[in-house]
Amino acid sequence: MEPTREQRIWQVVLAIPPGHVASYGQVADMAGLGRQARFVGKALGKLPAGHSVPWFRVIRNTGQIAFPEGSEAFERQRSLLEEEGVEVVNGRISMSRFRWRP
DNA sequence: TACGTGACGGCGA
DNA sequence: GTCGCCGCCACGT
Repeated sequence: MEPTREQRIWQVVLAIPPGHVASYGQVADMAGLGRQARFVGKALGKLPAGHSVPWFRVIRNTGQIAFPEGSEAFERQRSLLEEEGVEVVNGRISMSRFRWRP
């Protein structure tokens, strides 16, 4: 049974170490999807309940959280990141400091 | 089958 | 470092 694209995406996200973040494009590339960064977002939206995938470590290439600032999802992601020591300022993260480099 | 959409990225200014 | 425009392609309707 070959892993689906979504399964590979989740596998890559699971490999992101705590305290670091990766961009959608980075995950897409590492999952062998090329430039399909958009598909990564969709795949994360399809995560089944009870999963252990650290979806909150995936953000935009610009360092911004992909949700509208102030939304519930935004606050959830921000608090999860800060718990790991990732500094979020104005809904933004310094990519040069926290970007995951395998 | 065809069209619109989207948790996005790269590039130039 | 920022901002705007266009490209990308799988998926739902």
